[in-house]
Amino acid sequence: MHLDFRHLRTVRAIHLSGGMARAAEQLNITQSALSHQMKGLEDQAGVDLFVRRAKPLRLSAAGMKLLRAAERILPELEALSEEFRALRQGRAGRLHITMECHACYDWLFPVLEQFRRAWPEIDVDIRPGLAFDAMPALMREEVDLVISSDPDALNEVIFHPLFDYAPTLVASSQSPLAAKEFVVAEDFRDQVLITYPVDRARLDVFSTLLTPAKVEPRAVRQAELTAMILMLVASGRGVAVLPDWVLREVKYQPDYITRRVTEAGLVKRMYAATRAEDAAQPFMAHFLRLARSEPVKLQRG
Amino acid sequence: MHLDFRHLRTVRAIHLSGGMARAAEQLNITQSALSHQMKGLEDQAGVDLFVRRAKPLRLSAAGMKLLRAAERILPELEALSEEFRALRQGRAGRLHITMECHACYDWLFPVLEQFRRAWPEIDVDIRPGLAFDAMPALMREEVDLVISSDPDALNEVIFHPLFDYAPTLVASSQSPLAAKEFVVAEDFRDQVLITYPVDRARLDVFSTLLTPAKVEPRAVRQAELTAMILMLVASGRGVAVLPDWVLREVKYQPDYITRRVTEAGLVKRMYAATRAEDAAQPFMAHFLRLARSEPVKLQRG
DNA sequence: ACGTATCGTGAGACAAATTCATAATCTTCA
DNA sequence: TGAAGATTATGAATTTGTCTCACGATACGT
Repeated sequence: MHLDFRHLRTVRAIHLSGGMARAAEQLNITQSALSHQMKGLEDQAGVDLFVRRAKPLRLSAAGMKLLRAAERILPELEALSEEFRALRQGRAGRLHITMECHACYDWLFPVLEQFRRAWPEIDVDIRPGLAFDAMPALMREEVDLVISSDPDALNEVIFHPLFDYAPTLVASSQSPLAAKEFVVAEDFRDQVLITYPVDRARLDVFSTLLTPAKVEPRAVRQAELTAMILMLVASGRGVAVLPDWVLREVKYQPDYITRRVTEAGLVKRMYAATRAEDAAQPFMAHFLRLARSEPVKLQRG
Repeated sequence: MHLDFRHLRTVRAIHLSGGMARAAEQLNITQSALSHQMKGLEDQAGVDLFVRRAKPLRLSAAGMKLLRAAERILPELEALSEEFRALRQGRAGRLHITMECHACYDWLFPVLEQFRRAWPEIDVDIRPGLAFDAMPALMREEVDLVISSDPDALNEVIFHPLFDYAPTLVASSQSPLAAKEFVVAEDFRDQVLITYPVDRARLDVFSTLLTPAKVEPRAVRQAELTAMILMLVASGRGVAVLPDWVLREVKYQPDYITRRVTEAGLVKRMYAATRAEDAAQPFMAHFLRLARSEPVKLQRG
């Protein structure tokens, strides 16, 4: 059936204005056009849409069905139109985030909570499972923002610095490492190291410390959640190196000790990568502002 | 926005088939056409619907919104299409009924109950408030069937005879009329007559008996429901003349007496009027068949 | 890097929608 | 009832829009 939105609008207008001539005027079109239009549809559909016995024509039974359809469909269309308007104005948009950094959930959720209040029409989501190849996904617009601590000099992608953090050792207060002021790579050789279940290249301990020093821990054990890692650490099953912001509470608990890594202390910088074209979007700027300030508050405790 | 169902179909096809070329093939159209089509829509709407970085192009955020709209709208359209098909095949249709005869609800409801089971796609309804001018309403397709007992030799309208009935006097068994074998016009002169609240011309007692005989009852009192009329009659507040089918149960109750009107007994014929064009419709024929047989069963008790 | 698959673009062919002018109806009001 | 006014239908011409064809541009895979 060769139905068209135009037909729906026409039927609605005829119903509302009570007649074809009036409907034509309302739609800024000739009455003749409407006559042709509806005649064509009736021929196509093989049903009479109007009762033409009376002079201001009225909808027939079939016409009423068409009207009902129009009344369901046209609002959908107007809603879509409004959504597009919001998109054009930058009010609406999409912010799908993926992270190479596992511990970032800790500060990301509070940031997103604030963000949603300010930008209710932005479709916010965290996409798991893309961490292995986040940059291509960003380029393909599968995601819109990547949180990562190793910037890649990539074209068409901007790395926005967010904040600095210190990968910090956390161990049981019973651990022999408690005696040291700071730890170095060699200290891990006889330790069980607990990490997030991701590739070593994405873990600060390995990328900045153990791999360059060619040190292999006694064992590596993986846990999904930060809370779980800390529990394992507290019970002396191993040690972990975590960003300082997740250790803000742990610092003051007697079960744990925290020590900087290397004498100078490791310092890494967290980045948010976006496509260059998106960087100017107001909502994106707002998100970046929040992502710069909120984690720092966490670090300070 | 110059959106069209075609666009919705295209977007859906592109999503499902994963690419424009495949979608084109699926829609039996050139890939070029789709390219033009979507480009035109993007220009119109002012938003990017696709991510063209990758080669089999994918829907962008805005494109996804469009897809969601398509997934809501297109089924509506297909449903409408199916409704029209049913209409063409005569499976679906409308049977809006109006009655000049008030007591007809008694047999009409059972008839409609049977009818609905046989023709679930027919939009059945009883339209009250049109009784005063039922024939014009029929011609204007405001209703599709009129139940009436005085046929009008009208063009384009067919009066289908349904059944004969006898307008019958019902009175309290205490009434002096109980002594008579039948009643005549003069008997009403000192009676309170209880009728349905409609014009006298539509009441059998008046049209066939009292008005020709120029007899005016002592009083006329109106009641909406048959049950109410019978209650008033039982309590001796008046007498009524009702079709025989509503008196089937009353006949055997000791509170009431029923008497034929005039020595010969009044006999009237009930008709169903339809537009000539509708008379051939299968569902209409079925309704008429039911309306001929069911009331007779009621009359027999 | 090269071939292949996929998409974009412009011109022309074709189809469809709209307008204009006018005829055919129906309504209304005197 | 008859004439005036309103409403809808129709046909031809015009405008608008859509599709195809041919070709160029771009990304993907081996």
